[in-house]
Amino acid sequence: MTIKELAQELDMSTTTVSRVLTGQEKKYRISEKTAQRVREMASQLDFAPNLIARNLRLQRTNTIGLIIPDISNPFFANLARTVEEELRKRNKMVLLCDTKDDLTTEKESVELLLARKVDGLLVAPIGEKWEHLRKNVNVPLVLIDRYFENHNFPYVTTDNYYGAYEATSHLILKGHQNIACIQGLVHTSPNQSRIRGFQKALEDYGIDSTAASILGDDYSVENGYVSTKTLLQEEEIPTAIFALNNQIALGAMKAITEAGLQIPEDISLLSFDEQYYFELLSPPLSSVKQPMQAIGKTAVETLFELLDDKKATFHKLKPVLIERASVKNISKL
Amino acid sequence: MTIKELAQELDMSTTTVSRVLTGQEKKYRISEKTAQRVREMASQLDFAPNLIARNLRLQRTNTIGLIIPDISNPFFANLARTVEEELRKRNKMVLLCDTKDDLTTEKESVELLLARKVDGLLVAPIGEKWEHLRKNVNVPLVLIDRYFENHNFPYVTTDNYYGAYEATSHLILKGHQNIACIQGLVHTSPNQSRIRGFQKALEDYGIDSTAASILGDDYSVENGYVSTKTLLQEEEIPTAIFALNNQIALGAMKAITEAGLQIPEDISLLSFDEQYYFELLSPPLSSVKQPMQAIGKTAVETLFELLDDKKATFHKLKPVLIERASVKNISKL
DNA sequence: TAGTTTTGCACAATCGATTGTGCAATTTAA
DNA sequence: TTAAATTGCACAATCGATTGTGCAAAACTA
Repeated sequence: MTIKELAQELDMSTTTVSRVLTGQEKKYRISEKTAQRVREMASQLDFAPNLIARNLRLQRTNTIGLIIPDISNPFFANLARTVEEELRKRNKMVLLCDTKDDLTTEKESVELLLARKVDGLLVAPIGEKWEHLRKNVNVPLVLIDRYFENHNFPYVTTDNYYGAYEATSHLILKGHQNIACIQGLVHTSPNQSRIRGFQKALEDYGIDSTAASILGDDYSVENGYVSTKTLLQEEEIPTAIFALNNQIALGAMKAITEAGLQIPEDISLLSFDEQYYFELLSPPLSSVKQPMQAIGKTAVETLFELLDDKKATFHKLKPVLIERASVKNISKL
Repeated sequence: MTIKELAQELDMSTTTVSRVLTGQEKKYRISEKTAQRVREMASQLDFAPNLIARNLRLQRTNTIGLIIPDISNPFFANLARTVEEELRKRNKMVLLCDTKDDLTTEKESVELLLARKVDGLLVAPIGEKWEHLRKNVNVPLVLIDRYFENHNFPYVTTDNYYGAYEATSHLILKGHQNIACIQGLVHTSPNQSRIRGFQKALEDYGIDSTAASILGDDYSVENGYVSTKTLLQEEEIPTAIFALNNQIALGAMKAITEAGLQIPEDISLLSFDEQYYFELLSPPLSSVKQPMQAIGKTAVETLFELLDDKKATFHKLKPVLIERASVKNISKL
């Protein structure tokens, strides 16, 4: 059923039908009687305009591309949900791309989405390169979670520096001096900020930050597991581990448990990136909670500001430390 | 940059350019020399055809609509990931709709996706109604996870009956007679099949299935929590709880812990729907593991069979029981 | 009544690709 | 050398909407 057929059925021009159905009958002086007839027939015949044709004509698709590294990571799944919800409110849809933290896939995704003429892009980039996010990208783009230090892409992210600083301070105040940090993808901005926050806290409390072991290389459970195994084989085992995301924390937990050690009696564990089941783990896991909903919502809002030709904005949202039972107080006081 | 401009640059017709770029130069006898020139210029100018225009002309969008109830549920997040990956291999993209288990949103999503002329639909429906999945739906559709007993939509799902039967048998063999079951959305097929499997197992072992308490009404953590609270207030507390999905299980766990009870000493807990962190919970949670990857992959394969005009197929994939430490053996033997 | 304004709607171009068909130019066959 | 076959490419229609503009008919004004 096309608008043409509908018009024939009504014995009028497609022009008139189109104008009524797009709510422009006033503007083009279509009589109320005619408008009525059109609307009735349209709903009677279940007419829905072909959006492909409309998109071509209007040079606008009401579609946003969402590029994330891993939808099976609950952090991004939650983000995707909020984004979808916010966009739905604004009559836009989401084209989803999961890059698996692979740069080639990310580049390819950008190209595919642009060829499909999305109205805008929301990207949680791998982080190594940014050129492909600029070149030929003629639509608004907002970075989520990760951004680039030296390039002014608008972004929405957690204040990772702050979060890591708070988390590390917390550990230190509980008496920990030998703290290991297991990181995620090294070149991503959240990782770098968290590392800086970690180191700064150590320094501020007079601990030699260069001596602290920082290991690991991606955001996987596997990495948390392997890195922790390594740590546990060192001569001097750290008294606390700071895991830079939820999956690393789980891997760490598994390794510690397998080694027959107890958290927090033998070793403390603190995670960046809260999950709702953390309170049910053994022991309940302390963590830094990112404002996930706010990130998604703000990202969409920021994108819409750009779509409305407003100025780019930049957002670092504060995370919150949630104390549970995985950090032991070993201070001598 | 349009194909027309590219053609002007090359001083030839758009026809020729189009034919070369779509790999039809042989078919239309374009000389290799010309083809070369076209390809070079195209890559030099970073030309990418406008897919909206192509889609309109070809009546095909290489886009699949994925409708799921809750992307923040890791079950569906994992599913989404597999689906995206499989579709990417086949040069298709995913338009994502999260219905929040709301029927109106589901109906709306179907309409929006159809208006966008998706080539096919993958749907995990709410389950109450199915008419909107048939009416005006002129593209292949495959149901995932949930299906309709009395309507022959092709589907891919876990063998929920089998899984629940096995799980319940497991509990019974461990000596449990008073087993409570906390269900999800009552009218969804997985829920119904699981309930049937649960009841059949009870009967087969000579336990009065009508006496077993079945409570709860959706797949949320909240429901697991509230329902368990209710259970724990009964005169005779069940010796085991069978939670029909991962979120319900977490809620149950929380309620049990809060009540000061121990799993499995005071009460056993078994979950349908495995998650990778279950082994790290306190205690490690036994569960029925659904073949999530296989479901996603099979769903995409099934959809492509339909796209190739092959016959609809129906799949029930076997789940596996994973024994951990949340079920106590209380048999008197 | 004639001229002007307003009302109500349709014609045809346009968005950017793809493709059936036709027509020169070149090559081959006779 | 001429006719037939082949090669190489372009014209113009098409997909299904939206929209600037134009033109009758109706309503109003003088």
